[in-house]
Amino acid sequence: MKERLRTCVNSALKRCYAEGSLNSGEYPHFVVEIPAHSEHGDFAVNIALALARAEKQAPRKIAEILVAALDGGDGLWDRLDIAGPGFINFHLAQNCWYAVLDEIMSQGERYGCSEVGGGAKVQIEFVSANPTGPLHIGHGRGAATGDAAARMLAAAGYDVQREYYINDAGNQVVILGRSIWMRLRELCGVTIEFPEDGYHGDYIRDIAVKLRAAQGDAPLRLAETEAIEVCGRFGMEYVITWIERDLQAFGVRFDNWYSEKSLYDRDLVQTELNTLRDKGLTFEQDGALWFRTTAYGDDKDRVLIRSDGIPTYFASDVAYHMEKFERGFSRVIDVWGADHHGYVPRMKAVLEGLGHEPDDLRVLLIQMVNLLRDGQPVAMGKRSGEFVTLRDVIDEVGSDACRYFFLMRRSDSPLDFDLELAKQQSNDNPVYYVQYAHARVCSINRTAAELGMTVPTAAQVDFTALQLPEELSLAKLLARFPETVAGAAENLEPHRVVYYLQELGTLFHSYYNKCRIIGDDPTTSHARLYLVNSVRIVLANALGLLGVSAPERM
RNA sequence: GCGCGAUUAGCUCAGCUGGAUAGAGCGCUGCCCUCCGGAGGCAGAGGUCGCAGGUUCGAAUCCUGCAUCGCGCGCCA
Repeated sequence: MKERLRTCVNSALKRCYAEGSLNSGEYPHFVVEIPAHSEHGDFAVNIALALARAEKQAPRKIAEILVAALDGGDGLWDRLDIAGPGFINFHLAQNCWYAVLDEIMSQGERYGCSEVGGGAKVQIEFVSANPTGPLHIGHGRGAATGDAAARMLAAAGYDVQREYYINDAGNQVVILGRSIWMRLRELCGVTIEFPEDGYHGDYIRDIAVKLRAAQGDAPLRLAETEAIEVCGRFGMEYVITWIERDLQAFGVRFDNWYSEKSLYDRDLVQTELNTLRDKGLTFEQDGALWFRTTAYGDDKDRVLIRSDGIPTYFASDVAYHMEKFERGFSRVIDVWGADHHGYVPRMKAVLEGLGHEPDDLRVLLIQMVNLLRDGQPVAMGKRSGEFVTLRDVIDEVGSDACRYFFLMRRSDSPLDFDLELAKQQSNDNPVYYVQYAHARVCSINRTAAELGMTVPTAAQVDFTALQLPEELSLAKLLARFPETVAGAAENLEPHRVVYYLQELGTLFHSYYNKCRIIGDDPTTSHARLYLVNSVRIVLANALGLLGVSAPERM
């Protein structure tokens, strides 16, 4: 709709230049926007203001000339106004809004999708929690956000791959292995002193029990290093399976699980380091190999290979990110905890150093989640490693509420998550409110069916029966859905869809409360049934983008 | 100390990338059930958009400085 108006305005401007009524020849950037107040029409265009300087005329005067040059737009609008400092306001014909309803019904679950992505290959890497323990609530927010962003990118016409990066190469595998080994020995009656830097969670004991069930005390007869390796490998596989299962319960799946270790197995880390060296971007100092990231705006240089010869995590990250681009992705997205924000400049430096645009990598930072119960913070002993796990929260409030709450705020803003509110089955709980709107339409459909009515086709509907302001407002809001999705995808801001849902839910409940859908007049009933089912489709599609279900009954 | 991010209604937060009279939810006050699901709806009160400058037709939005808060600054991963 906006684009159609933009085209009309541009061709009107072209006509003015041809006729000589305007003569700067400029085609300035201008916006087509939905005004805050309905008296200002359905769309407002600020081109006259943008042109004022070049034309050296008052904006309102320019607007008059442009309006004179705008033809009927094929009946797209009823009326044009010039208002305020020189806005051109478009009052669209009602048929435009009725056409939207038809479009929604015929596109069904595809409504909201667009082609703005143009099929570009995008990769989004998220969660990527260390496979040394369960997912906690912070990972959950990253999972919900990454997954919703992926769904929105796909809907906006991108070719999306979801990837989980497994940190299975570093020292942590050894620590995990040693922790399990210790617990295993303990189980077998050996008196142990548990290492301070080990993983203290109870799940380590569980893993030791599982390992013992699978392999008996065989690992204990091995030399220490070998035993730790065996325990580490077993533990990591166990934890990854565990993580995968929790994510599945959360409705999150990955296309690819990418092993850090595989980078070393294929010698990719060394290859990339050689490339950096050949480009003269590295230097040696104090026996270590450094990347001169300061050349690209980082505040200090970074170590790639430590003086003891062991590559840093940064080194494999360099290789990993370069390999992403070699796999053909034109855009790469990382979802990180906000406490890692200091790593952004060095990764951008890597890209720039190796010939990519820094903007080819986008980092989505996820802020902290504060768990609350009745408004009081839930104690999380950070020291003891006693995080509240994602699984605990899913079990308590359900996957739907959990995901919805994680997505309610923009991701770079800290989030208060009230467990009691998330469980509540009332209008105070935003997810119930929106799901209820969907269930309510389904309920209306059931009532209609009992009366022998089915949802009509567009041809059977007399749209002119929809004259109430609420009905037109609903149609206009439904029309905004595709651009809302595209905007949310482009900016990686799933919360926009949440706000959209809230608005749509409110408008629908209000409409429902004000007038009967199924009444005495069949013409009106059919038209309203058609309208509320358009609403139902958009509610379902929007909830789907969040990974939240749209129940028919509650 | 340096860097990044924040600061909008009593509370929690949006604000479509510079537009017209700044919005929502919760809370508060007052209303609405012969009705397709009241798990709902309507109305009202509530703001110097942290402070001070600047940029321009126009600023919550962009720039500079200051204040307050959060996070990050390892040859850890």
